[in-house]
Amino acid sequence: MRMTSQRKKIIDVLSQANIPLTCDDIYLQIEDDKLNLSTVYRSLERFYVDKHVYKTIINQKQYYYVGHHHHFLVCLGCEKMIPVGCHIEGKEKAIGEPYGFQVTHHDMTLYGYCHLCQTH
Amino acid sequence: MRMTSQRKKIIDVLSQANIPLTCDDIYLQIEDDKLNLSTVYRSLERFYVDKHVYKTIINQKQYYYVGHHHHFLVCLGCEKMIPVGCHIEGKEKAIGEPYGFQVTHHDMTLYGYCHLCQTH
DNA sequence: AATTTAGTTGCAAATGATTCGCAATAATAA
DNA sequence: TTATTATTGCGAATCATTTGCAACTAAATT
Repeated sequence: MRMTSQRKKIIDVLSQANIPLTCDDIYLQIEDDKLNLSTVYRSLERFYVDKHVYKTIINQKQYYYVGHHHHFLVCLGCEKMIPVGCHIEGKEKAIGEPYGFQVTHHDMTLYGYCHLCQTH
Repeated sequence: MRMTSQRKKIIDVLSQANIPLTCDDIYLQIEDDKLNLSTVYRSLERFYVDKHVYKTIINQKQYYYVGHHHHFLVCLGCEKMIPVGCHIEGKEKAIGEPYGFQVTHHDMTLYGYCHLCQTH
């Protein structure tokens, strides 16, 4: 994989963030030159396939993040995202086993109301 | 909520199915008259809000199903979906609690390879 | 039963996220 | 330094889903 200037910037922005980001989020944070949104999509998908980043679907959109596999509490009021550990990781294989199904990964998101958005 | 002929057909198709269906799946199964796809979308969302059906996101698409809340093993080879029980339901509240976050629901999907698709 | 009225539908168009084809460009190998 | 091949920019296409609005119809009211 070629480490282009675009890819450096993309992975840099994502590494700096402490919340998961969409391709568009990252695209908007790199305004300095004429980077294309398609490039962001393609690069992140490539990083994902090569296991350099994680991906999760929230509100039907793809979010990427770095570090370790985890999930998010997503507030229905303000859309805030709070990272939480994974409670399924160890059970993945056991869940598939009765069906002869080999689980490779999973995706989960918890929705609800954050501290501030509960009062209404 | 008005029980129209369209809604009767929609809920009927979904109740008959033993796998989750997209709006388009349901739309295609009701060819007999000029039912509109928008109607299927609107009706199922309404059923969902009124808690008559469940919804889950698989491969970035909305699927609906009836019965009780559960999840699916989704084969990356043949796209088969196998229903599996929920292992998070009891823990939802506990996961949000440390953050003062009130979890209302969650969505999860397990991906991998089914019995038949493992050999390659 | 006839009329009202408010929820629902069909249609067509808009949206939003994501993907794709292809020629131009640039990283790495030779 | 040149050649090779992955990557990019651009625009257009795609796919799922949503929306505005006038026409329709189920249910409530008279």
